Amino acid sequence: MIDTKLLRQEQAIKAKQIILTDNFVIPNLIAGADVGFEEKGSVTRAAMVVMRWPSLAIVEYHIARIPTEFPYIPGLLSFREYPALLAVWEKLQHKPDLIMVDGQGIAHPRRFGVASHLALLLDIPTIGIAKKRLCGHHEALDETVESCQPLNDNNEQIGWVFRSKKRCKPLYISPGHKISLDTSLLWVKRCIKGYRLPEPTRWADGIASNRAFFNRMKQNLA
DNA sequence: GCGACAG
DNA sequence: ATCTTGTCGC
Repeated sequence: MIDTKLLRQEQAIKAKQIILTDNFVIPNLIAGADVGFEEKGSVTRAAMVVMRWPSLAIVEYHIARIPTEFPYIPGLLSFREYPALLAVWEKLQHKPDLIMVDGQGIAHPRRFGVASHLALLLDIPTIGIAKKRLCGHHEALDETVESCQPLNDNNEQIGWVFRSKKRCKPLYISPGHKISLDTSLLWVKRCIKGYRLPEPTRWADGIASNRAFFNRMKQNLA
């Protein structure tokens, strides 16, 4: 069986290596990463899209499918998703300077969400962009677009709750590694183009889910 | 003991 | 995450 106790200790130890200062100024390439499951969860599918900044034109995208070997356990999500993420990463011909990951960065009980774990494995700056809260608390947000509140946990800020679009649930943004809280929010804002999700994550999600709209767009770019 | 709980 | 059509609201 899985030794959750040991894995949590591992997270706490690796979290000490996380750097929350900026390691870059302006990225040339920004990637979006998303993970999903198929065949009733037996197959893990990861997608990555690399976009050029500031045009946000798609440079390349890939999908990797591997057998799932770890269950979903709140707080231990990265152990379930990182193998597939490393698999897609290998397919990239252009390595990005920054990756926006679907999930939490340091907004995690032990400050080690999937975005942080991936960043440490790849040694690339990442930002965690989650659609739901895992931990932490915050003041209520107004309905206004751009409305933002710090996400705190145990007297420390671990991220931001940001309303990227009107009448939409807010995003939970937190640095993964090698980027600060402020810069994380800044780049997410810069990549919001009228939709709830920032372009990198939005495209990674769309390409992975194989939706009609995205398939048409891919053809237009081919 | 009772909730909360990324994807 | 995933299973799934139409439908209510701006």
